[in-house]
Amino acid sequence: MQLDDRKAQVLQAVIDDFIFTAEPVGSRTIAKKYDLGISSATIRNEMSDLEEMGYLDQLHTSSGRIPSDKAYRLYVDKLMENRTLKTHEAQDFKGVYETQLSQVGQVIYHTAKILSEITKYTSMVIAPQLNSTVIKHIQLVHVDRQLALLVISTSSGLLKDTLIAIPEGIDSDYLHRISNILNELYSGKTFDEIDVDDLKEVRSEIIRNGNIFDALIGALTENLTRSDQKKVYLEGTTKIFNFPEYQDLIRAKTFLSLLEEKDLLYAMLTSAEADGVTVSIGKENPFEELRDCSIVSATYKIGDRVLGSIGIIGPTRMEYSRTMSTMDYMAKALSQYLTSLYGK
Amino acid sequence: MQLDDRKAQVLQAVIDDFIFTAEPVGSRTIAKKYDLGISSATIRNEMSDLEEMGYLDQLHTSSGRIPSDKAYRLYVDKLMENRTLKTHEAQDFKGVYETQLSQVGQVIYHTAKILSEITKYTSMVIAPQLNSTVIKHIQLVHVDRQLALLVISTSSGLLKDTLIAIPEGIDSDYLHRISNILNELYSGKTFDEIDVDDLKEVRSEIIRNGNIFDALIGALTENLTRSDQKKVYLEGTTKIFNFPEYQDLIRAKTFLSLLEEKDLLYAMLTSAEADGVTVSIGKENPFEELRDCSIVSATYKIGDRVLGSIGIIGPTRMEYSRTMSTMDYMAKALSQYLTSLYGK
DNA sequence: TTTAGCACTCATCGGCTTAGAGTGCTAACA
DNA sequence: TGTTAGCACTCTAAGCCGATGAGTGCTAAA
Repeated sequence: MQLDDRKAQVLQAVIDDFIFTAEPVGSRTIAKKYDLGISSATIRNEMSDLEEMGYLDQLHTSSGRIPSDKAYRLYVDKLMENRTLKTHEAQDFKGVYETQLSQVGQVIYHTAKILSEITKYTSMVIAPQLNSTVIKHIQLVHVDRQLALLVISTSSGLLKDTLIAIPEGIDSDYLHRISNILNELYSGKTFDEIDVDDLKEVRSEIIRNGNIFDALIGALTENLTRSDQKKVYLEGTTKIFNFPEYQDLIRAKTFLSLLEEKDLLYAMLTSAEADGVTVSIGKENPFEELRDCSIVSATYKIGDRVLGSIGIIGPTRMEYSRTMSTMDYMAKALSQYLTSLYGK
Repeated sequence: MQLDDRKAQVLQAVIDDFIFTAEPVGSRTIAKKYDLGISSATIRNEMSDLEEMGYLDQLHTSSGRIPSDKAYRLYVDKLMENRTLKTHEAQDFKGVYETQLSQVGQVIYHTAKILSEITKYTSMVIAPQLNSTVIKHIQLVHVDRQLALLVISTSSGLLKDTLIAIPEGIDSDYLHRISNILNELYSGKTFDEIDVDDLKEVRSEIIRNGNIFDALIGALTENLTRSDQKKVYLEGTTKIFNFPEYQDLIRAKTFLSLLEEKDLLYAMLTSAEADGVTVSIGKENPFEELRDCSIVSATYKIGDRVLGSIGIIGPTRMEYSRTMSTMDYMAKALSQYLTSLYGK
């Protein structure tokens, strides 16, 4: 069977209505609300065909129909009107990054907050990933008699630092020498390329004065595998209670438990490396647990290097058009802001 | 009326049973399960008295009774057996801080996680508060041509740093001079005592080379009012679904929305400045929103200075004894660990 | 003072009925 | 041949009812 023009119109009407009402849609509703110029009986026939084609599902014989994941996919790719932000919305976004936020963490947190407020869905944001970022300079700074700060600056302008314990009696000159060794070994490489074992080869040069070596190895390893890098900033987790399809304790609980699986969310957000806005609908999702959710995500950059992702998660019955245009705008705004702060 | 020995026994039985079953407790249940040597009819009379005294509530005429907040308070203060950790539990805790965690954030996160797992309630932890900590040393470090790191080290051993933008062409000597000025002004003071305006008075000495002044003011102000300081680490938020009294969508939603009010939780955790374990039961709570929850919290220290709090939040029907002993243990373990890391 | 006995209350649960939304099919119509 | 009106049929949701049982308060006897 072919999806002719009229079928597409009916399908779009069903999807639009279902997104709006969250109730299974009947033929009479379509006939009344949408001016397609055909009777409910004809629509009934078309809907029966659409069901056969896999675009619509029926919960039970005497209920209306709801769109399948396949229908939403068609909707997102072809049917829906590609909305751009309305002027008053664009206005709202204007001031998003006007408050001074100098720490990366703050920018990320703020972004998550705003994103959730605007979209009305649960937002997820990950901080810039440094894995493929080039190390520009490494520096060991004396802070206290027994403490030094290991500072790694990167080409994207972002900085990473770790406090390390050092044996008493180490002077700045000595730290400087170690810094030079570290720079020779690692600067110009990316975080992913760092091999801690390289350090072991020059061990003798470093060990002169106690066990600073172990502290260094520790600090470096930690900077590479640091778990807070994998952190996902979530906001608006309780937004889910606003949706009728989650007015069910078990579903709500399942969803919220899902959000506690940070590894999964992280994997989800980093999987879509493509530029621009990505949509993953229901069963399209790589993870079983997310099969009745949709995820809209986008990457952000500093300069022209993709460094992280932002996204929202909600029911498959999602306002795709509005959400996607918002996501696009936010990702660009964030990129621009981060670049202005850190980009060269 | 007087709360004699037998009434207290009956009350304790009712509370113990209700904490265990979450069902209103009837006189027959008490007579059968607890060996008080009196019949259900006598218990019935005692329970009627206890209700009159405000220790028990009845949902409707023909239901059993449930303990009031007043009853829980009596229970916590007098009735319950003051449990110490059982040997196998103490064993479980032994390894809590054995994995290497060098960043404060990591320690806090890990603590929240563990606390929630052990208690089965939602845990809340706040990072060390530096407000009343004495600044030991301030240092400006060149990181890049246009970037410097402002590092503030404190007497508790904790460190705070912020990246600031500097005009090109500033040399290390100059940064060193500014560092000296900052130290003269601020070292020995607490964060709370810092007055950014002091900096303005020595403005002319600093302004030699462009606008590093503004960046400094900004960075200092931010370090003082930094919102991520006020951050509350939450773990196990979905634990609430395990309790029968929250098998109700509206209550669950209310609870979870409450957890999103970080300011409230923060205020709650910092309000109990007393040393040791604090319990706040239902309406005792300073905040209206928390009136059907109980909060068990404790402070932790570095050295002998109180720096932050840990706590859990759950239904008033809480296993007070177990939770309080766990909280006591964890607060001490955390203090000990942080002191070993940062304390002098 | 305690306790056995009993009448009374009230929430909960299963079964039953009804209303209504929606379908599929048939037959008439353009 | 495609479209539409009409109608019988299906199935859920909501409301009503009575039975059940847990629990109480009261009374009278021990």
